[in-house]
Amino acid sequence: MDRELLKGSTPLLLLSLLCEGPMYGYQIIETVRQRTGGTYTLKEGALYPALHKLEATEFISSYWETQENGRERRYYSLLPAGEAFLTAKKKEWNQFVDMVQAFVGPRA
Amino acid sequence: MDRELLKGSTPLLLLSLLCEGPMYGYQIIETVRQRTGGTYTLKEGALYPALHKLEATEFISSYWETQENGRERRYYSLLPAGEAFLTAKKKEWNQFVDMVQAFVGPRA
DNA sequence: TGACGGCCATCGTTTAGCGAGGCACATTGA
DNA sequence: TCAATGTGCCTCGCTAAACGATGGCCGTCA
Repeated sequence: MDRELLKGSTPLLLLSLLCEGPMYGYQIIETVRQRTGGTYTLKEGALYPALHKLEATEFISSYWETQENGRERRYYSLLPAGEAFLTAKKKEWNQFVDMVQAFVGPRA
Repeated sequence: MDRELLKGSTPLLLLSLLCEGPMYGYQIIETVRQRTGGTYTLKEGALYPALHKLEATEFISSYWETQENGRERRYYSLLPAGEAFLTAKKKEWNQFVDMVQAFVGPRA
């Protein structure tokens, strides 16, 4: 998968995932890998900065949770503002796809 | 339109357009603006470097043509290698859309 | 003659993702 | 017992695309 195409789609992906419930970083990476059958591996260097930015803009929030074995995980969850933002992003995404499709032509 | 989403889609757009026949820069910009109803204005700072790169990799070629009024235009046309590349890019594009769609969910 | 539009192009900045690396701790198994 | 592997967080320097600004040239038309 061309890395350039992916640019800008990360927030949309993250917000969409978190819309299903709180998740932690490592889990997000694994989920993406599994759901795409390994086609797309979200990189840590892309994930964490994106997550932190989303948190800084208050679209998501985070909390630490201690597992039974004593280790910690940082969970992220969608905030109401993030939900609204996701809705807008989805709309934008659809417009974008339509736009490109208009030039590329319908799917073979 | 979020500029980040656009990243990486420019070569696909250009190749698709040139697949319809040779075009010159200014014409490409106008065509995109018109077809998208003004939603998307391809910027010169994005277009020309992209065109030059495509030419450097021999996916397209260019030639100058003199108009009746004596002025010149630089036309770009798709080469066979570019056609093959376009086919691959289209496939990649479809995969990309499917991938995102899988997370975002079907269109509302 | 001067404004506008067609037409080419480059340059510095911003920004996202990448690859590599680092740190910490639990589990597993030779 | 100790090394390897896996879980889990993170940052840093680099690359590369798009942006906005700018610049130049020349025809046309008021």
